[in-house]
Amino acid sequence: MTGRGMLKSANNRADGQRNSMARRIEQALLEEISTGDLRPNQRLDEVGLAERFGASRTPVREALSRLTAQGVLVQGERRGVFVAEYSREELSQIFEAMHEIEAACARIASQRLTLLSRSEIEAAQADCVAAAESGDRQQYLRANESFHLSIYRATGNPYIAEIASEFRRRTGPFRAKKFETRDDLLASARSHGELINDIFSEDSATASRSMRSHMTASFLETLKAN
Amino acid sequence: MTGRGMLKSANNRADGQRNSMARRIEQALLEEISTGDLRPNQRLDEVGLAERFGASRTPVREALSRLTAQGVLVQGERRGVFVAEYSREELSQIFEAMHEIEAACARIASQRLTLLSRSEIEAAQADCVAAAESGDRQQYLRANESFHLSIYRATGNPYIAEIASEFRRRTGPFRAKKFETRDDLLASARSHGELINDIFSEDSATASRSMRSHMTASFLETLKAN
DNA sequence: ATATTTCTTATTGTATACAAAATTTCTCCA
DNA sequence: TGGAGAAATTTTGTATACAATAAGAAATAT
Repeated sequence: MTGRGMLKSANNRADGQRNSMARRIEQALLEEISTGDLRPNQRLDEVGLAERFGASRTPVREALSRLTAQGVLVQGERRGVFVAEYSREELSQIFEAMHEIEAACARIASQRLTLLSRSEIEAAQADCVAAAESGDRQQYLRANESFHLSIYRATGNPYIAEIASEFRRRTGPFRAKKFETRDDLLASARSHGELINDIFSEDSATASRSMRSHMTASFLETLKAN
Repeated sequence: MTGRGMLKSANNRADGQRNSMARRIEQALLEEISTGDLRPNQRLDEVGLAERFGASRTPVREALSRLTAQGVLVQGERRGVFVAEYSREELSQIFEAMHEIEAACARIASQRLTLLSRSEIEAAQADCVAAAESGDRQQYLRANESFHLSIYRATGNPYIAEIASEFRRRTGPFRAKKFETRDDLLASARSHGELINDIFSEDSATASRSMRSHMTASFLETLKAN
């Protein structure tokens, strides 16, 4: 029997991925912002985006609204929605907050480490190394994202993981600037290696301290690049 | 994906409240949820809300979308948007995350303490004690909120303060249940006293540890009440 | 030339309409 | 009675239309 029921259950996406136009636009914009294609302070035109995505203003509006609620976009004091731009002072505060969240993630992850999360982190790191060695910036950005997400996921706590992810999305355009040369990528990948070591040591204090130093370094480089 | 949009209004720079219908609906719903008029797991009907607010579905939709992005509402796997409801397990995870954030806030606040923030915290605590002694539950809830916000503000970091605030909003309906008798209020106020002492000691490690123990106790009582 | 006012254009927010999908209700037959 | 299947109803997502308002341009007065 083909099973109408089977088809139905196959269509039941338990993963929560909505394929609506609004979500696709949201994801696309998020991607472009985090890669730096859309730059801070750039204005996002509703009708322009609608045309570009072959949709009407309605789903574009919903996407912009959600991204604004996430802090990736800001509603300009004049007219229009803009890619969030942060001053040095604001960046410093954001990184301070991020620093705390990431340290907490590292500590919790090191306490809860499972075989699965270990292997996910290692796999992501392998991708980072591969991308760094081939000097593929775009791919390194993706692998790097994946690497950090795998640590967040290893906490087993989706709430703190989500906070960490959002900070990462928010600072994406700024952090992206510090990856220019192949050496930048290699240095980052090497730094990941030490971090993994300390997280896998299962000494949570060491893991946390290591992440703090990783974040501090990342902040300094980000500041230099911005 | 659990909590969307934990980082929102930190970048709402000095904006006068937008008087748009969508914003008003958003605020009204947020208020009703935090006061418990709208209970967890309750479904929010777009057309019903539109009628109630004398508006069309469009602004209602935008409000629901934003609240969903903030994690106050969730998109049910079936149809419709619901007030977020958390299981014991989820509450535990949320409190774990909150615990980390609050500890970080306490530590940073104790490092940066200014005369102004000191006095704000003390004033809020005085209100708490007054409300507790008079056994006014509603007022204690407000004063308690104010007390914790004053600590967040004392960090000087609006980004981490916003995260902490949002967790507080999300858990509001659950935490509220543990304040029943006058003794509950007095006990909470007393606990605040110790916390203040440790934050004002300007030993950040002590402040952090004290907040952790405060949060742990709060969690235990919340679990008992839910 | 500059400042002020008016006209034009763009842009946002809201309303309404419509189509697709899914849930519910109804019907009919074993 | 029960269940498969069809019709009706809800509900969501998107498109389009329209009104209000702010930004920009043009025109006029000082």
